[in-house]
Amino acid sequence: MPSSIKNIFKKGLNISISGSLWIESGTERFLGPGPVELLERISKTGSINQAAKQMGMSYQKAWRIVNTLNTQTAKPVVIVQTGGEKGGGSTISDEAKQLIKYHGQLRERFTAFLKKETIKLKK
Amino acid sequence: MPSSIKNIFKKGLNISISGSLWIESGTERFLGPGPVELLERISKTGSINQAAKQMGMSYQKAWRIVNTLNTQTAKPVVIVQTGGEKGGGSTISDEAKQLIKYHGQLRERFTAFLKKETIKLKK
DNA sequence: CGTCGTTATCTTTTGAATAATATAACGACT
DNA sequence: AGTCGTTATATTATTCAAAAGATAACGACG
Repeated sequence: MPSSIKNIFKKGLNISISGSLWIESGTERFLGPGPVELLERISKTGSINQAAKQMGMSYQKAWRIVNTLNTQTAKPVVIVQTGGEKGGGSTISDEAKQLIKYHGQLRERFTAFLKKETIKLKK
Repeated sequence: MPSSIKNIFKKGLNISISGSLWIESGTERFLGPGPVELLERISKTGSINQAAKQMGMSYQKAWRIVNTLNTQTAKPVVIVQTGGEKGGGSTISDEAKQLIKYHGQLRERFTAFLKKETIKLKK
């Protein structure tokens, strides 16, 4: 049996390569999986508040995410209305939808990378 | 100008894809960059204590890392001697050196992936 | 058997991120 | 003007992880 990384570890352990991925500008990191899901739910519910509730997240945290996103983008990706009919609400821009799509594809490539490395490790 | 992800963001921001990577078994994650550097320094100094100091890390934390590694591997990767000449000391096994090498190569492939994605994003 | 610097643990403290609480502002509509 | 549910923001608690501190055990060697 040729020396392999795999059998340095205890037998029976399910070793895998794992990681996380995000988009950042300078030190500010944003647009990981959480924010993307938030965008999707805002789009569906029309409300930051309800989107947050669905995710078991506080409104404050959701708002911070939205705010970070909006300050990093040329035009706000979440367009909000405070007050008004039904008290207000939020929708997401076309650019936001583009970002969601892009993020999904990026993530697919990343998980493929991880999978490949995990398989390679187990050889 | 065709619609591109890049110019959804504010002009002038240096957007990049970033991430982190580690090896894990079940829920236990280990062997990220920190532990690897620790192994290298233990190898050079012959002491967990000194290695930790060089990295500005507490001995306790270093020991926990070493302990986690040693309990995940078939044979201890850090072989320790408590007491004795000079009070004791630690060396690393050949397997540890293999792990260091493997991790370096893995990390190279990962940074290449990130770089590629960042470039693709900027097109 | 005393010395040495290290390994091995336990306990306490600190600090920072997260969550909870509270309150105000908003504006269409009746 | 009053109602509605939302957005906006500040303040206070809580939790949890990391750090710090303290103490004991270890064993070759003079």
